[in-house]
Amino acid sequence: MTTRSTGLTLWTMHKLTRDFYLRDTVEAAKAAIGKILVHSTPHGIISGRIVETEAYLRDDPACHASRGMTRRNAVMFGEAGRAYVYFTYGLHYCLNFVTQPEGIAEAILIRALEPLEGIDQMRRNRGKDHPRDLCGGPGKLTQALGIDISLNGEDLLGDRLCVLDDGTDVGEVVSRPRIGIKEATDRLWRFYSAAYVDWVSMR
DNA sequence: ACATCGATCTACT
DNA sequence: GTAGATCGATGTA
Repeated sequence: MTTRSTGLTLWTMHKLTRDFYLRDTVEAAKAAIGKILVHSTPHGIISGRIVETEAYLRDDPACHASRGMTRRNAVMFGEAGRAYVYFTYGLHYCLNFVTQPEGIAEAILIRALEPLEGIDQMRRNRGKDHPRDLCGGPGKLTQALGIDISLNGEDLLGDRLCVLDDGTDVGEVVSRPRIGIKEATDRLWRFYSAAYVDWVSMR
């Protein structure tokens, strides 16, 4: 637990513990909205508030793990609270948080952030200037934060990568079908914050 | 061995 | 709205 103060405001932040990830994946995807993703890099801290997520469950055809373990998806079968990073379309990385106990391969995809710290570094990483162009998509936010395949399997309770709760209540969380998924459109497993909708992808 | 497609993004029409 | 980028996973032969 850390305490920060700015002027007259005093508040506490705590790092999410293993229990946060060790539960129902749809619940975790919804609960992750409003939390803060932090990457500690040689260029300094880069962070953002999670405003959009999606849940991927093991029995879902859209889930990478639904047809068994491969070199790519192996991290999904492991411990909860680790980062599953995969490479897609030949040029983008996507970041997930592994949920559920070992052997149950489920995860939540992080789709959008509101940029908080290290915004100038995000601009350099992205080659874009406007804050709205930095983290409004799964491939964009990994590029902005400097997250690549070297962080696949990284512990989210560690020093390089972690998720914080600063006590912010984001209010209403909207549920919709997942983006880019043809099957199971009746499963409303995409979540985003109505209050932070300007930062969400695909608007 | 070859073809297709993907939990995406950008640039251009 | 559509094409192109470009690698790994998957499906068919």
